[in-house]
Amino acid sequence: MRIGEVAHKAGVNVQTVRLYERLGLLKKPRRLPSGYRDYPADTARFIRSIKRAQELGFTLSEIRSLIELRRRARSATEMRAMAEAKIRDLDEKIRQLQAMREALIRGTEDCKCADGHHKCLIIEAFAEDDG
Amino acid sequence: MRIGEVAHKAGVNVQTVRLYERLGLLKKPRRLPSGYRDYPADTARFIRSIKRAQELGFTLSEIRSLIELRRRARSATEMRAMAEAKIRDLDEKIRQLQAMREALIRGTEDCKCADGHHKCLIIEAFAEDDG
DNA sequence: ATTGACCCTATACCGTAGTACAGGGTGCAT
DNA sequence: ATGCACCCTGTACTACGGTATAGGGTCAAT
Repeated sequence: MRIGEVAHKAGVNVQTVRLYERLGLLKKPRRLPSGYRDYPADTARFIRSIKRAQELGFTLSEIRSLIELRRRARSATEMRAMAEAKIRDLDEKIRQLQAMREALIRGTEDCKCADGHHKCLIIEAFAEDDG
Repeated sequence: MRIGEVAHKAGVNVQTVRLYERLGLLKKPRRLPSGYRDYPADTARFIRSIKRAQELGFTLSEIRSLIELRRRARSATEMRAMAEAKIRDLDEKIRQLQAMREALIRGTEDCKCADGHHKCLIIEAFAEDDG
């Protein structure tokens, strides 16, 4: 399968496929006599897995680590550890966003005042107490 | 207060302060006869507020909007409306992060198997069923 | 008067994740 | 044999949020 078909099936740009190869996410495929890349059938699906992992908040470099773990057939434990670290990252981000949301809500509540009254300042609501 | 002191107190680089000025996050400060920037005392605190908002997932451009909202708010009503839009943004961000978290947890649950057993691979868990 | 810390502008560079384009080669149909 | 879609490499460009460097000026202490 040539790169155009792979890219189309994976829903990405041809350059993106070459980029992933350069970044070590995709193995270098064999080449046709013309020099064209010739991919196995499952490459498009593999790229979609990469995109999905990316949507889950993994960077390409983290995804490369996951792929290497799998390729070198290390342990499921290690992969689980990475996923669990990501979950902790997400928990912290969610926690902070919720804190921000509370701060904004407090900010708008302070804003329940007449027009032209500018004491209810949103940015200041973000400031830490020890400011 | 000169830029070095502001940067130090805010915990950022001097170039970062100048960058924020260029991006419209900080007002252009008045200048000393030497041409040096001369900041009011609260600038360091203001920059820390920016960093805090940034940690909470706002881009510099969103933060600029929040600051403008505060600075140019003609009415408290207008400020409230913009803040409420930001709260909706936050709700959506939180929702997406929670969805990621759920997906990751499903991925690790599939991994509850012995080491060396390679069917429970995070990357594969991300693949869509229609792969 | 010179050192050294600080400041100025302008420009280039870093990583991340692509996207675009130049300048060429391949392959197939008409 | 000509056109066209596709492929190749290499380079440059985008946005983001900085960081570094070049080449100068300022200022206080020695």
